[in-house]
Amino acid sequence: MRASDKAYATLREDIIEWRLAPGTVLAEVEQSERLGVSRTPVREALSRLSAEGLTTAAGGRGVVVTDISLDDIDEMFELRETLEGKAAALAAERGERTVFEQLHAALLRAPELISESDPARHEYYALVGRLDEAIDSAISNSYLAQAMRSLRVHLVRVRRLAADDSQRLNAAALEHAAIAEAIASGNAKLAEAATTLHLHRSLSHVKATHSPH
Amino acid sequence: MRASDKAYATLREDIIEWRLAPGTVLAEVEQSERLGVSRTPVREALSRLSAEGLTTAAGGRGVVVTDISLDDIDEMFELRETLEGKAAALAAERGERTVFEQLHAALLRAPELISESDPARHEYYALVGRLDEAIDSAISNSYLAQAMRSLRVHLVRVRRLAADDSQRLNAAALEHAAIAEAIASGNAKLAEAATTLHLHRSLSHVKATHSPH
DNA sequence: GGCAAGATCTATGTATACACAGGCGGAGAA
DNA sequence: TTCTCCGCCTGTGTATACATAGATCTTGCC
Repeated sequence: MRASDKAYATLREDIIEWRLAPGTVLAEVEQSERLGVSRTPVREALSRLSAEGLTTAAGGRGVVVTDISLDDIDEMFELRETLEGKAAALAAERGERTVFEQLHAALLRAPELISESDPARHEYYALVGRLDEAIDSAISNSYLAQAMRSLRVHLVRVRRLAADDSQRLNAAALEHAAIAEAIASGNAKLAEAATTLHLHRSLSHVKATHSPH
Repeated sequence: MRASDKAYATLREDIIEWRLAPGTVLAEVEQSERLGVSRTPVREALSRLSAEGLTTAAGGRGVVVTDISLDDIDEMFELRETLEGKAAALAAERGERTVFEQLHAALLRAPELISESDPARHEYYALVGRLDEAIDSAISNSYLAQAMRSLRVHLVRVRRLAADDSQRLNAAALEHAAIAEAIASGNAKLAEAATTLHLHRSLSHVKATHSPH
């Protein structure tokens, strides 16, 4: 693994997991010492992070970790609804039925994954990730897929901000199952509607459980 | 101006204007000599271009200029319709009426700009650019605006591919005027419809006038 | 004669030295 | 005592030397 990849992965993880608080200044020398690599790969990592929007270049004084405000969350979900709604509709038109039927079945069994004593809910989020990937691949549109991927980075940060109570996760799993079912049935309108519903519930939950800064 | 900015701007322009053909390998040393800067700023420039999708890292063999296929154009317009349709609707709801009334009036006078003997149609494209900026600013959604900006880079490349005949430009100006008018009237549905119409016409024109590779 | 393996070469990946700019602190004068 | 100016110092911006990996070409063997 290249040193710049390692630096990028570490910093990205630290930001997403909120170990690096918004506003934190990431100086090149400081980070290069912390990560045990030289300034060059750190520079590249910081440049990639800034391109993604996780950090912002603060003219002359290094880069700082980007903040997420309540308004940002509203904006993100507004874009997310647009992109994922369209994606679900396209997936219903173009996707392979069997793939989404299997995901639907797996999502109905999701409560088993959530009730287990896995605090990070790794298996559950991996399953939801598989649904995302299946949609990405079904839509046959790399530009749309790319736009959703860029947005997801920020959404993971928001997810970490919200409470992962099992009640909400069980409900969310059912909503995801509904999306998968609608796509499997080939009904574009229904898939879009199921996505809209899920996103509105998610946003409400985030805003209800957390009162950011 | 920083050397890396200069390298980035030059390479970006060369790619967009098709002076660097798709598939061209951009070696770091070669470009650093051509641009008169060292490898470090060239690396940063290439990394930024790859993040935008104008170049692709070709494992071990430098970066190559990205190609645009007919399928790519379809995909780009599919995403564009989703994003700009939503943006037009939001602008109608949230924008300031007077701004778009002025743009509407200016766009109705666009034929004057096009008939002049300006082969690059600078003034016309600047006016359309002002409409884009007005929408970006009216929607009050930086994530959506960012997604549209990333896409526009690629769209400019496509525009250069298509024939800029004045007949199409005059029609496009009227379509843009209709969008501005709909936004000014505050009618979200109408603004979205006008955008959809314009994009379909644009896509048809691109596909009709050009038979890429 | 063809295929495979190794050496060489060329390109990127990394480290580091140097240049330079912007900010902060201290000192001097009003 | 306060304001201003100068110098230092810390940070990024750039250049370059060195490490390393992958590809290609050559040579030897089958």
